[in-house]
Amino acid sequence: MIGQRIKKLRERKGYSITELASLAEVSKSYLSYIERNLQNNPSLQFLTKVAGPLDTTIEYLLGNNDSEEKLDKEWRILIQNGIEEGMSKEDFRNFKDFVRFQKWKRNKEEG
Amino acid sequence: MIGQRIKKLRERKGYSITELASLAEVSKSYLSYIERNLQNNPSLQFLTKVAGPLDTTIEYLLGNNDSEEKLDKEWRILIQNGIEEGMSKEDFRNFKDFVRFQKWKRNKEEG
DNA sequence: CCCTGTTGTTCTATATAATGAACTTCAATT
DNA sequence: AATTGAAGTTCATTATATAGAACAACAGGG
Repeated sequence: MIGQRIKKLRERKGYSITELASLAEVSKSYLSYIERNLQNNPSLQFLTKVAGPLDTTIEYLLGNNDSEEKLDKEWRILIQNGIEEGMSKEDFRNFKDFVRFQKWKRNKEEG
Repeated sequence: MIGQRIKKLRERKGYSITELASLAEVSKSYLSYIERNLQNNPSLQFLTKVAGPLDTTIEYLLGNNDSEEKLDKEWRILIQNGIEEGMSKEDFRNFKDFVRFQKWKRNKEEG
């Protein structure tokens, strides 16, 4: 979660919540909430403000930079084979959209 | 600015504001504001919701484009999104077989 | 021409992000 | 022991992000 990452970076740099809040020009109360995940939907502006003094980027704070490891082995083999057999990204996109459409339609019909 | 990027991706995929809003489960009014930069401080939740149907990531929406190894990355994002949207390996296998069949058929017709 | 359903927009209302002050501990002075 | 200040938390309030409804402009069909 994003709160832990902020807290970790903050402590690594030796800042207190109060200090970081002051440097980033956000309120320490809100920063406290975020670190403890009592609130977990910060805005872009908040994140950029905080990322600065922590010498990091929003991307890192989001922590989504390891997508390559998320795909399991079986999936990789499947995709690899698909590509070798001539499947294009466009093909796949269309199929994916179709799956989503089916799902969306189902949900809609169920209310 | 983030609004333009969302709009561009949306139009590339042929979605209307209404459609994308529905797929992403956000309000079309707010989406409209964002695209026109009448509001420009969306939350994390909003961005993740919108990134999904656009087959992209928050990082891209933010415009920090260090797109090395973009091809593989793009594939990974596609698959990742597909999985999160409930596509099963079985689904994918069927689709892959179908693509192969199409290709085979085309070759056959051309002699 | 009139529907019916889209498009995207602008209202108004509500939920909640974000703030600042008050508060509690605790450590370090004196 | 009394005091000072900094720590992080919680309260009460304000600002604003987001939603939902109503709107106008337009497209195609009957």
